[in-house]
Amino acid sequence: MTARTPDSARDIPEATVARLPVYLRALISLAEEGTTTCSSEELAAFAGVNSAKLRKDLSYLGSYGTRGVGYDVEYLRYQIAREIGVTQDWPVVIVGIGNLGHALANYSGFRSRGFRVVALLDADPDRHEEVVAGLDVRSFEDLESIVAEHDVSIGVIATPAVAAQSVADRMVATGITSILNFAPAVLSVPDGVGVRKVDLSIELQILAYHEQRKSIAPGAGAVS
Amino acid sequence: MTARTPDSARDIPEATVARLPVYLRALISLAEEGTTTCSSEELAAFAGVNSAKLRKDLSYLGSYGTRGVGYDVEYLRYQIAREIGVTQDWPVVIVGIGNLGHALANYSGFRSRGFRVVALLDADPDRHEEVVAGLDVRSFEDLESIVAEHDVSIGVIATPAVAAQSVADRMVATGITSILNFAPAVLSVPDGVGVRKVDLSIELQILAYHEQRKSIAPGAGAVS
DNA sequence: AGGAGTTTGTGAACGGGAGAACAAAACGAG
DNA sequence: CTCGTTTTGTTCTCCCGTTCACAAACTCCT
Ligand SMILES: NC(=O)c1ccc[n+]([C@@H]2O[C@H](COP(=O)([O-])OP(=O)(O)OC[C@H]3O[C@@H](n4cnc5c(N)ncnc54)[C@H](O)[C@@H]3O)[C@@H](O)[C@H]2O)c1
Ligand SMILES: NC(=O)c1ccc[n+]([C@@H]2O[C@H](COP(=O)([O-])OP(=O)(O)OC[C@H]3O[C@@H](n4cnc5c(N)ncnc54)[C@H](O)[C@@H]3O)[C@@H](O)[C@H]2O)c1
Repeated sequence: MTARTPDSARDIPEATVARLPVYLRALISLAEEGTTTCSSEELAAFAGVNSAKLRKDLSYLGSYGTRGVGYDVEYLRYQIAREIGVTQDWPVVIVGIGNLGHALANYSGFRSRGFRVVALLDADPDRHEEVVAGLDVRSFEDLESIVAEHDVSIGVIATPAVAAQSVADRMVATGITSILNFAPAVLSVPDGVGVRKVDLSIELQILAYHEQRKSIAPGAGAVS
Repeated sequence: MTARTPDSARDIPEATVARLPVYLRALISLAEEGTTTCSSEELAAFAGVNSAKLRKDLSYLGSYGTRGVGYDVEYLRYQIAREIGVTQDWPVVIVGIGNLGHALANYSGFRSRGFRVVALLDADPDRHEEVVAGLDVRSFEDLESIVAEHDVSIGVIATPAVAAQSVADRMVATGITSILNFAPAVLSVPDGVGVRKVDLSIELQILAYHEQRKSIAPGAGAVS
């Protein structure tokens, strides 16, 4: 029987980590509509998951519920936000201010979810005259100084696929340790650097696969 | 020993389905640079996965490789495209032509990956004067007729979260059976309708979680 | 105070996916 | 034709995640 690490530094399964933001969003919705307490059943329905899974997920954080009663919405909301690390804002830089970069820069949802866009960078000098969402579009060469100035550790890549790896390399060199990549390219980064990708076309192709099966073999199941 | 279903209709694991598009992308890259044959090792490196996993994934589709030689790039590319169902274009409608909807409409990558945007819809009448990427922005009321005319089965939701469920309901009512949802909301749809979500803020929050852990407990691992 | 009714937290069973390891198959050299 | 080399396809094992089911804990009512 190994002694458990005192308080934090518990090992939360990756699958659970991916769902915590969903629970957080559900709790914020509940709080906004005035709910002060909720059961695991209610919260699970709001988050679109099984209630047993929800309870197990929350149990990794600690015992924040009350048996026979449920969870205090505001309290649990804070605990999850703290666990994720979004009680303060994370500074973020976006590289590649094209179609997608503009949309991201203009997206107001970041701010309320724990992120603050501190700079927009693009390699194309023609872009540098633009102001998007109140921020100057700056030269990619300014990356180092911006990262240093704002202590940025999260970067977003919205450049064409061919440029993605070199942008990632440059980000890593400046000290960025988490990258969100929208370009359809596999990034190679050193250990210790986190990468997540969002690939729109892949999502559509997965839907297409199931769609095709529906027409071939009627009675095929739904998509998760 | 149960007789296997003759040819297609094999049961491909969901995890494999999600990787097939990545392999397809890698094969297209290889083909573009003139490679005609590749080993599982090479292709796996290109796709960013383990070669054993790649081979197992491909084995669900059939035996398309040659032992001692490898895979024919063009042939495998076609087989995967056929399995996914992107040998012909799928008509797609996008609902909600705001920041994100504009970016999606202007994205040229869809076309080459098996999708064709046939209509852009928005509830706001002010938007209806706009032309985006060569398409008129039309009234959401036109959904039925457009879906019927083009035989659309895939819809993309890029509206605010509050509108997402009602848009989804309307889509389902018109016969759409696959939905890609960008709004931060859990959609409830009937069985047989596929839903996938892309939530930017969730991706960033997952990165933030690991980022926070790095600073608390140095030596924590990387993100998958 | 005690019992009935709720709801959490978790142990245990189960299923699916990841990776190692190897036999089977193809090819080329001699 | 035979042997050695290469690389696939598959089997086996392990691990992670999901789900069930239930004891423990709390509230409320009498
Ligand atoms: N637009 C979408 O809806 C969409 C959807 C899915 C994926 N994507 C992917 O997102 C990425 C961006 O898409 P987009 O439509 O905005 O493309 P885009 O061409 O409109 O914009 C790309 C921007 O990146 C800049 N850029 C190029 N090389 C750079 C470099 N080395 N450093 C810094 N900036 C650089 C360009 O100047 C340009 O402004 C692409 O990889 C695309 O495949 C976009
Ligand atoms: N912009 C981003 O980068 C980004 C990032 C992550 C998530 N999102 C999400 O994507 C969605 C769209 O974001 P956005 O920035 O484009 O918002 P937006 O406000 O710019 O655009 C929303 C559009 O949807 C239209 N709309 C509203 N209700 C509608 C309805 N019932 N039917 C049809 N159209 C309707 C509006 O008229 C508007 O044009 C939001 O849910 C947002 O949270 C956006």
